[in-house]
Amino acid sequence: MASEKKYKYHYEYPHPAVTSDCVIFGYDGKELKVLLIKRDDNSDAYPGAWALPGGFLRMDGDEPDFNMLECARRELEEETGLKDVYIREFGVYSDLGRDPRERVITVAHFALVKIQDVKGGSDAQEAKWFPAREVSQLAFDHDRILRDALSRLRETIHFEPVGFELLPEVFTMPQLQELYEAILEVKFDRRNFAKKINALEILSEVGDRPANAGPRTPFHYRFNKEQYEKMKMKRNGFRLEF
Amino acid sequence: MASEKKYKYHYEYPHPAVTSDCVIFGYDGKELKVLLIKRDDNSDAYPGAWALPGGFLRMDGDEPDFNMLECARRELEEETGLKDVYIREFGVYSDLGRDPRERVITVAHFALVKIQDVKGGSDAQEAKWFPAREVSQLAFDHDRILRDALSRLRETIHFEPVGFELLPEVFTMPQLQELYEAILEVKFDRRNFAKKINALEILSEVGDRPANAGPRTPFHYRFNKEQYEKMKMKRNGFRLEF
DNA sequence: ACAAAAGTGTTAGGCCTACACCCATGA
DNA sequence: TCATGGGTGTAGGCCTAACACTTTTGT
Repeated sequence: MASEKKYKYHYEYPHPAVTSDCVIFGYDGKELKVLLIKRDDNSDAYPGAWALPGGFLRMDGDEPDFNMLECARRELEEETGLKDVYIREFGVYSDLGRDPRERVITVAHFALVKIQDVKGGSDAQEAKWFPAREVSQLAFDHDRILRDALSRLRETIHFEPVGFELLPEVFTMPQLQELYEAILEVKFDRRNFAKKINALEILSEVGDRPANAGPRTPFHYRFNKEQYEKMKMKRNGFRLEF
Repeated sequence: MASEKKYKYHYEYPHPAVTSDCVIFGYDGKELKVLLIKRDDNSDAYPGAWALPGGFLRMDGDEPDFNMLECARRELEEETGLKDVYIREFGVYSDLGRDPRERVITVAHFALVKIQDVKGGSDAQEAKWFPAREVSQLAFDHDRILRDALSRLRETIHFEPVGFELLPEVFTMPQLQELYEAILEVKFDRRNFAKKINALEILSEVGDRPANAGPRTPFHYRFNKEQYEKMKMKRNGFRLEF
């Protein structure tokens, strides 16, 4: 049969397909968002459903993916146009039958992006931001992957200064607090929160204080990475208790 | 060619081989140990080198692995004869070229076993316990996987009562302390350590107190799982600060 | 009886929480 | 000038770290 010719990769033992999927989080100032893509209406699996962006490990061609993280980064850039963003592997999803077509092992990553910077991907697929905690009915086992990502993000925030990845370069203390409250689903005392953050000594005050809207304009801050590294060294580690 | 017949699995796109590897930790009362296996002297890759036990995802046959964790459990049982032990995925290793023969994606797990319970595997391979922090020159990128596992174990101990997995059913407070010191590479004050552990209320005292060796015989304890679950619920979560 | 190992209690300081007041700005 | 939102300071309680004494047992 001529159609057999397309199966040109041969192995002695069965091999699964391997993908990197990305849970891309953003924050619009109100709630945590996740970027999803709509699957093709003619797909053999979950046609028309919303799904986490992801793609197969590229093994041949001019630029094979060096590892699963690079694969995820490539996917992320295709969807958002962004490079050099925070991204991290957090789990492997490999249950038999999770993809009806063939056995697929998925390495899940979560990424934190400044939502304002996202222009729109090079990919033709329809992509859209959804409230991260409200989506359901995603394709495959992506509901579970998303839940796990949210849970991992909540943990990570205690050990890495990841909040700033979701905010604009310059932000205010109330903004930061609202973000933390959105991620952790709790409310903080305004004064204690500021005290705790300031005690970390990882923010720089930004001089300009635009006088425009609101009763009183809050200070502007910027995350100071050098200072963070210095403090991390000094206290050997980073920890933020809530 | 007749030899082509052995490559009987065909795919439209290239697929990597996928394995689960296990970092199996044990504790002999003195130091943290890791179980390694010696590779075949005739292997095409790293012949005769010591390596982490691991195996390919089983996809065909009567009992395919349901997922990577089951694959790791199967491997673990083959090496140690043990079922129902603590095991957890902690990372994916996928760098191009990490296996010289073909592209291999490895899902790494770490397991905690009571070293006294390990009889010896059903596998014919030579297996041996090594001091976990001293081994090097392992096959593939297993040096790095082991380092990462040690680091993950250190983190995990703050959020899960994993120490007991490495000790005999019945143990003493000094034993527990020495284990924690071995894992975290620090020294604790005896009194504060006992106080902190007791405050968790997850141990049961065991009546028998054998009078044999040593100046004074310490109390015997047992990890009380029901009590742990109760306390975890009550305090929503488990945390052990050091 | 003495040395070694293990159980127990007390105190001081630091960190977190709760809470109140003052200030700046736009309406 | 008033309401709204934001910056700052202080007191109390809890938790943790530092530390000393007593008890048991084998020699």
